[in-house]
Amino acid sequence: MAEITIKDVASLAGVSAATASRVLSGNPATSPGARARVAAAITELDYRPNAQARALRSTRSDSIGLLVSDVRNPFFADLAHTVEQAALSEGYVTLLGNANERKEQQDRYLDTLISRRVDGIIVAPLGDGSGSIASLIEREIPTVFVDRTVDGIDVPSVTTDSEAGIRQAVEHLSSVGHTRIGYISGPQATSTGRERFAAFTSAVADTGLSQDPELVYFGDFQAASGSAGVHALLDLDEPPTALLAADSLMAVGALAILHKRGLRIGTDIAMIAFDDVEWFALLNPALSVISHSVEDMGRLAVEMLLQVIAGGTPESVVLPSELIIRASSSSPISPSAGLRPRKN
Amino acid sequence: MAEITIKDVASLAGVSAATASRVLSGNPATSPGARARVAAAITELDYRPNAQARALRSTRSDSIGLLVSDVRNPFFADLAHTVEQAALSEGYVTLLGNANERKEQQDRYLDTLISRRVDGIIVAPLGDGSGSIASLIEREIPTVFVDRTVDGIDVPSVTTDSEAGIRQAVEHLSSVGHTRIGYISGPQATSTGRERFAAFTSAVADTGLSQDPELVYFGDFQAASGSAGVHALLDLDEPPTALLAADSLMAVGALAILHKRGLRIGTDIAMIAFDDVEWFALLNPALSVISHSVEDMGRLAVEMLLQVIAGGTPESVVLPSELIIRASSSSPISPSAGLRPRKN
DNA sequence: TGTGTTCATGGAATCGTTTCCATGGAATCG
DNA sequence: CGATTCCATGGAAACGATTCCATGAACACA
Repeated sequence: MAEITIKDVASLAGVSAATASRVLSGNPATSPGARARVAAAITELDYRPNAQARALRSTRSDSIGLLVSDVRNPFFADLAHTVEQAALSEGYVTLLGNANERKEQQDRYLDTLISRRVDGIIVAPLGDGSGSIASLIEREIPTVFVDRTVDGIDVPSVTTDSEAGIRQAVEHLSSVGHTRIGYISGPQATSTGRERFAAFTSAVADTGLSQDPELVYFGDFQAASGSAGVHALLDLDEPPTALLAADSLMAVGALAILHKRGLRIGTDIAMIAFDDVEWFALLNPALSVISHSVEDMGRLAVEMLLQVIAGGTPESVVLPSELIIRASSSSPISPSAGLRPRKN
Repeated sequence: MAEITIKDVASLAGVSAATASRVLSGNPATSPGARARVAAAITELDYRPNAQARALRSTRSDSIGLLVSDVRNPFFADLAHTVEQAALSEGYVTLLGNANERKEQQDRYLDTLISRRVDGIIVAPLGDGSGSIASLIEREIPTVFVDRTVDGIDVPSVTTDSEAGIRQAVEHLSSVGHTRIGYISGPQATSTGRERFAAFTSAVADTGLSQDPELVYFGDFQAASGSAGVHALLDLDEPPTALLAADSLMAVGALAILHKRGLRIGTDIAMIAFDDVEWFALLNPALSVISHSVEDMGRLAVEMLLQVIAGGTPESVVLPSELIIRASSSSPISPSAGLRPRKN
């Protein structure tokens, strides 16, 4: 019951707490004899140093915070895994938070992370620079943004160049004959939502496709909004013949509704999703995607965070994205496409 | 730069640190005047209490550890999300660890969690009761097992009754004419791996299907082993006409290879997976699954952990599993099934 | 007015470490 | 052999909060 402290170890080993501490931290100013006896006492008592006390005294907690919108999103699950493993190999544990795309949850979690005195924070931020993000900066807490950025906040980041992938996707769809592409957008409160929407808009304009504003549905990066988006877009008087979803979750929601409405993907309607997910290739027809490397993103984020913790100011990194064409978008536009099934 | 402590708050408010602390913790022995001035000082200084110091003195850290095998597994991602949200709503933050189905990683993480003095641990355990699991018990650290158990370790748990679902699956496959079912098993180092394997074995025997030991491939719950399993099973002299995978990740790996080998799922070979995943229903043909409720599991685990922390000893819970039949397994056995494609 | 009670408050101890500083014995050097 | 350096060691302070205990002001009651 009673906590075993370093004093217990020290007295069993016949040394002072100071010496025991030195042995524990590998301080060279210790005799071999003391080292041996302390080591023996530690295993004998199964002593585990109290990380709280250690953190209090040494002002480092050997923990980092990771705040994403939702680990159920395969993209963030991958990221969480990579970050956690990379951090662990450097001796840090990871506190995971889900903001669920809600600013108040993000702020709440950031507050907790600040209170816990984590050594650094990796966050896929949401909203503007107000609220707890500002506290982070003001307190000079080492922070790295992943996937997203915040306007006006100067923090190292690892992001994806969505522009290139989106442009390739639009041009590809245009090349197989589509002129009305429906876009299921991410929320404009996120930088990725804005950037991808802007990329879509400009690519559509440059390619000479329809710029009908009704062809854009604003979702929230969660599956349900993808479903709602498909309903909205297909119920237009002139529905699109191809769909582009700004993340994998909305794509899943969209696919479910396409199935339910009896539309054959790749034949009746083309579909492309942002974010690659292993099993998208297993769908029949396989889903075309805009792919980017989550592993690189996670690894780099941890690397950069460690640099910031060490006092450096690493350069932000922008990773490439690229279109991977699969069966869901490669057939030429079907003659029946564009007709509303209910009218058949 | 300099940390803002409770003393700064106290002196700005013109009270002692003791009084400031009382205001902070809502202790009634404080005057309205003091409360107001302390509150003002807190916002003025943007003071955040140091959770480390607080934890040191009060011996509770308001954090729990969650150790799963891999958050990239949708089942554990769901679980992580549910647990994190449930814990947060009770004022706890969640430390997430990935053991990657490796005992040494599990032990390493448990050690860290013990050192951090988390208030409780939720773990999907691996292996026997040796190593750090034993330390957990000995130190009486509140622990709840999820999904899996460990023989001989008496800890409250939330698990699934795999038996029922597996039996339904085997009977269903038998009813549509299959006699040789290939089983891609989980590792025998996990209770779920063992339990599901045992359920399969006995169901096959009871139904009078082939008990050929070659029809079982032992994987490790990760995607790659599902792929390897399909190769091994299809290369048998008498390959199975139906496959049952013990988790979703191995099912994904299996599906990928089935595709690659040109086998039509539901026609050339039937397939059923343990664990429901939203998008399994989106596959074409949709995948039959054995489903169980992850939300219930996560919610109950947190609930039970809080009870243990409060000194209680909650009863273990076993959740039901059930077969959901979709197109991947519902067609009668095809005449060509069972033939090795390469021999055609 | 004196005694007793209530109650907000401050001082000081405490949690388990790390780390600064002083000490004293051994070793080295001239 | 005396003086100097080296180095392992222990005592004590510090980290930032909480909490026990004592204090003294305010108030009530007889």
